[in-house]
Amino acid sequence: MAHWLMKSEPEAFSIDDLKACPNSTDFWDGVRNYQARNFMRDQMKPGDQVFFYHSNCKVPGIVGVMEVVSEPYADITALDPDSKYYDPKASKENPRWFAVDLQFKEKFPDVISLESLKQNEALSDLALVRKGNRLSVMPVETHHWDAVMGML
DNA sequence: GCCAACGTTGGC
DNA sequence: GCCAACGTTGGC
Repeated sequence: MAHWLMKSEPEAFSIDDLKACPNSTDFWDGVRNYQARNFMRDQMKPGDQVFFYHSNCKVPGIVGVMEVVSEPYADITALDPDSKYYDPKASKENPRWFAVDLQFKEKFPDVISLESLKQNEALSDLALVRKGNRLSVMPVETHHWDAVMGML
């Protein structure tokens, strides 16, 4: 079982939005970065645990946990001309982009802020806290996961 | 809203 | 295949 971190702007889709979905489950679409896609497509498996990270907001940070509940599958929003995620280079035969279903598991009582994550020595080599990192889907080592959970 | 960092595109 | 131009991310 692997661990991940996935970012979303809470104004677009927050952890509360996920929790409010039917069965607290929704598909995570709109990933349009190859490195992030490769992680999803090639390595994500049902049962994997995922940190939900709120980006581009007042207090950016990790706000809770969700779980992968599907195999990766083609992101159909890439094929929809009306979607903001439309990609003319994607096709049914070659979907190019992938999505996965995620189920809400837990919302932390307080956000674990980016600031506090940066101050934690144990997380100094976590990709998230490294300068200029823009990956929206990234793997999290188990010892990093445990260190974050220890900050609750 | 600014802007640094980074990814992608496309001309050559 | 290089790299300048452009677009996006995301902290601040």
